[in-house]
Amino acid sequence: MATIKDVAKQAGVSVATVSRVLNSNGYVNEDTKKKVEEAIDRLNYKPNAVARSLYKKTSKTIGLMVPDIVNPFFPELARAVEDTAHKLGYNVVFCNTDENVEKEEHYLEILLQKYVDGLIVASNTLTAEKVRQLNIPVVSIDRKINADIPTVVVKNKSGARKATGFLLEMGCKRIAHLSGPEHIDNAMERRTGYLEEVGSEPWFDSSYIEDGNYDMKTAINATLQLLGRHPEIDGIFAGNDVMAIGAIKAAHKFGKKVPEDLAIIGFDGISLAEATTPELTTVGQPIYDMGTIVADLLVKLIEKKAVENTFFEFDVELIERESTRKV
Amino acid sequence: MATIKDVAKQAGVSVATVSRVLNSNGYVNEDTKKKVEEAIDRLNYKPNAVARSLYKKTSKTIGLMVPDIVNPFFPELARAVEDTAHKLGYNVVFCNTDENVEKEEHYLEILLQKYVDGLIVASNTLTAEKVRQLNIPVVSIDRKINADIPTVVVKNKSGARKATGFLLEMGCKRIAHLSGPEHIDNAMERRTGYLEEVGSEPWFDSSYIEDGNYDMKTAINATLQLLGRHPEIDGIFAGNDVMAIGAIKAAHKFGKKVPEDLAIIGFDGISLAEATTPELTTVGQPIYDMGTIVADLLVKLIEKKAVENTFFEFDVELIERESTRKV
DNA sequence: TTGAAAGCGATACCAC
DNA sequence: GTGGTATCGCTTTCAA
Repeated sequence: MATIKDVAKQAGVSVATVSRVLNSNGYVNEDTKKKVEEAIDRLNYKPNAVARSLYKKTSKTIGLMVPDIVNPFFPELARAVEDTAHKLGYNVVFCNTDENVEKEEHYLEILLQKYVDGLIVASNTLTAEKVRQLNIPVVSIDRKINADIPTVVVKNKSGARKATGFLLEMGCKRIAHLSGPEHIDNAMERRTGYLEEVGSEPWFDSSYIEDGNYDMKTAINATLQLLGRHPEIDGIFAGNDVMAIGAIKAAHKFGKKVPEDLAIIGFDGISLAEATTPELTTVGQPIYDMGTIVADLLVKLIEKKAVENTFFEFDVELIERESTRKV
Repeated sequence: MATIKDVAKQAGVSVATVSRVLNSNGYVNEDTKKKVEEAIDRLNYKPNAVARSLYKKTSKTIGLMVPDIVNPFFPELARAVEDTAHKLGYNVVFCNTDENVEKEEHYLEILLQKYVDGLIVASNTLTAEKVRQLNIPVVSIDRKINADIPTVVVKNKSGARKATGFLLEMGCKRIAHLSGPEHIDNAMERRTGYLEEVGSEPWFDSSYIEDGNYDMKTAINATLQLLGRHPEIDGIFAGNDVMAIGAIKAAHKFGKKVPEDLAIIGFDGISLAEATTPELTTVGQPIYDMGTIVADLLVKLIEKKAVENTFFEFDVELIERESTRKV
């Protein structure tokens, strides 16, 4: 590969001049500029990004840390992040943390050593203190870490109220909730939304809530428990779509028809939700838009551009499909 | 951040010595080693990976280029790749090419400038010639580019025969095929497998094949076409799971019960296939294993370690679930 | 408007 | 065993 020296030699100028035309900064005569550009073409010269990084202490790459890219929420997010990063001239290296602190810290260390310019994280193990120590911009997605850290989330509580309220409208009399893990803030917000909607109904008690761990297998069992305990349940609000799909499966096993006997609503709006039968009614997050916004925000922070806002709380939208019925 | 110079000063030695203990190569006295290590701890020194890259011309990062991470086949693959890369000390930067040549070439250029050590690609636009010019190891996944390029794929043809043969065993008399795009080799192999199984049946003609473009929406329409043309169809082999899910939906629309009236089988074994009702019978690829193998292979190639094999053709496995029935 | 030279932070060769 | 220093390829003062 040709280097800047080769180009300089070809063009009969110094490397400084080549650098100037490369970065179009500083004065350079039109003719010499032309000469340099010809040399660049002739040699098919591409500047070495690593050398550049070393000097500038930036790498034009950002890190994306998610618990698990296989979790259907994240591919779409990752896609949006990568799309806009690419558009803005950044590459993205992605990391699966499995919500494991050691793994996360290991990644952080490596990424810092590589001069990544910023980080997008979906994590509940990361603390504000650690983020500060990184000394690079960090944006949190899907979860709130701390008020000091720029964040992109959705209105989980009001979304949960929408979901539960919709079930009520549909005529459901006993609505159960499949909850996400207690250590994930958005799960707790969704649970709170559910409680605000039905927590003071005369029939309600906490045995209408079961932990489904945001995952399908657990949700199947949890739903079976729920249905065994309370056969009168006629509506389930699941804290995410994956659990809602589990609930549909469990309902079938249990001999309940969805939506006739049991209405089910999810949360997230992942594309999986359209693959089920019946198709899942859900509270949809604008996942792609959120990915676009985080990436945009992060790059602005990196490039020290003005940002009008460092906290984005997106509205969610009820998407009515087949798993809930009008009575 | 502390540099190697700071450490040298702290320890009262030269940077050369620090470098030696860092890389544990060359002779270094036990005591001075201890001194250096103490200095490293005290300063919380982490070597600068960029500087190292510049000198060594490698970056300990690999590129992963896929058409679209949102396509449910790829997250699991990406996960496997990232897992094993990480285990082996590499980061992975991921790129979505949308099967677009310009985008692909743009990525290649950038990645080269950043000294990525190797590439894993799922592409049908990349040519052997271009790969050669890159001058870094490249491994092809899911698609065959060229015999010279290390490749990890599955036995598409025999998998397709398994699928079609299974439908025959189940008692299907008229089996249609939803095919993937013509420019994707694995799609053509799967079609060939189907043809070998039923192409010479007296009833067969090419109107039993419809292009579903590996995508759900197209597959729904294609299935509707198929069913309209040939109401006698009682089995469908879809070239991938996403299309099979589309076929299930179309069947419902058309008023056919799956599997009673119509058996449907897919290909891939993505986790989506377990979310449907009925759950999808499919020909499963060992996606995670394939990802592990490609990453392993690529790293071996990068590190110029001996590889016994540069072509892996995995067996596929028929996973019988609910969308096909025993008559 | 251009060039020489000092970094950026490591590695590795060559002396001693 | 250890240190001095050229080198990796680029950017950016500082002079001319």
